[in-house]
Amino acid sequence: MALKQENTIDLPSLPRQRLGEQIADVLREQILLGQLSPGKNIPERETAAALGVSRTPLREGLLVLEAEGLVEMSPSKSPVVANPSFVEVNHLLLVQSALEELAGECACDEATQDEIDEIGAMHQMMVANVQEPDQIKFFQIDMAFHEAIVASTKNPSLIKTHKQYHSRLWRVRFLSARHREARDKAMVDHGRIVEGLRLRDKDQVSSEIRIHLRRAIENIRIVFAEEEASKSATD
Amino acid sequence: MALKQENTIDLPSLPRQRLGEQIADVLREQILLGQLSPGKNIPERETAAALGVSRTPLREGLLVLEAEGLVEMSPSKSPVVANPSFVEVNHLLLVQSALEELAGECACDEATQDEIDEIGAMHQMMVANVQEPDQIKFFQIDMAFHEAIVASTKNPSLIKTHKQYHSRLWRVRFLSARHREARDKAMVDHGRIVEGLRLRDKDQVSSEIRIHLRRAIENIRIVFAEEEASKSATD
DNA sequence: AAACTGTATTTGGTATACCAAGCAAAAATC
DNA sequence: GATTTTTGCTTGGTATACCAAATACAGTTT
Repeated sequence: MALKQENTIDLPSLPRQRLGEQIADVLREQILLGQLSPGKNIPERETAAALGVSRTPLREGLLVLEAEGLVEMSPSKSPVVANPSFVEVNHLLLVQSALEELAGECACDEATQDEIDEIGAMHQMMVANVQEPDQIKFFQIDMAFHEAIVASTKNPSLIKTHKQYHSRLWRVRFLSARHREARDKAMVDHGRIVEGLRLRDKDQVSSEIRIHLRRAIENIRIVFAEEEASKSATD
Repeated sequence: MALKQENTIDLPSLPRQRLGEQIADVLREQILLGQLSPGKNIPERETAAALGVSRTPLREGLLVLEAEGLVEMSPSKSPVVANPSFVEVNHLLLVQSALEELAGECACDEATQDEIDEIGAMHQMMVANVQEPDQIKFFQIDMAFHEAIVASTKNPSLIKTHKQYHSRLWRVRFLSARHREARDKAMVDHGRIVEGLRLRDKDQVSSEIRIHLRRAIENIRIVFAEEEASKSATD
């Protein structure tokens, strides 16, 4: 495990991040990438050993992830990767939508022209990749698009809270992004959002973002329905 | 310190909450009540000894509060109670407003009639106490009013996130609630919000909440200006 | 054969001991 | 006398050792 970064000669004392934070980052990435699948146990001793750290900082990392809602901990039970139900995801997406609507409005005031151009460029890149079989790439740009809008508000609290919801929704949104139809509709939504940003029209941006995320809820409903169907098929 | 609860004979094994959580609750309350004032250091060893616990769970509690934004921790420095600037508070309130606007909309769908009546009763109680010299009581009902609206949505994520922003804004909102004029205006806003809830009119509720919280920002601007003035007067 | 109980193992929770880095104060040198 | 360096004390960060509770398995008893 390469958590302990080498101190280079040039930077004898680098601004050490807490080990627990680094661990949280590693585990978060593994969860988002699905290497740690929802419902899976994360035994403390075993995981700590695998990462080459002791239980204390591992625990700190797990607590961070618990606060983010990615991991659930209960007494005398191994921490477990969260596996939200549809209604939970629905709740999360409603909040996410409210956050992004606010972000869209603030962006109209706060975003620089460069930032808006950058967001527009992301949109163009997605359009170019909409029929790309490599879904991961498409999806990552999609997420970056939303993040960029939020980042342009320069509101640290909003950015942080949005990021947390982003993490919790990552997997399910990834699953729903596999549907071609959903991607096509998303492109239309994104186009309108970019247009609104260019015009710095708060109402348009915010209402289009709402439409976009409400649509995402419907896509996710389908994903859950499919999963349910395939589950009962194997019974 | 009474953190270790006595096991009664009737309840030999009660559902123990993590010690760190309890510590976070204690410290949070002390911070909100101002017993731990903003900017104050919270040395780990000393505080742990004062609470009669060891550093590990105290640290866990501090990490919770750090995640909530109530405490700031940096390497080789004592944790310190957060002391947000006006622009930070402004950022926080914008998010809080978006969350409560969403809550208002959802409440129109999800709140039971009883819950709306209860919220209306809180409002009446505030109106009755608006000229009460005991500001603490008035303020607590004010906070409970907003919490009740959010709670009626039955959206756990929304409730949790809102609560965190609530904590971070507690002190400054308490300070701004001291102004009589602000309280009068708040009563008018609240009345319209309750009216909207009774009609289950999403647009009215959400827009009135927005007006109410945007007004709060202005009140807080005044508080910061006064503080700044009194500070330069003592120079 | 089934059910219940007891024991052993595994889990997370907590305390403590150790380590490294930072800051401040004091002493020494220029 | 002022400045710089060194040392020690205080801080948080990490590892480890210990404890209590829960669970699973096995043995015994009905």
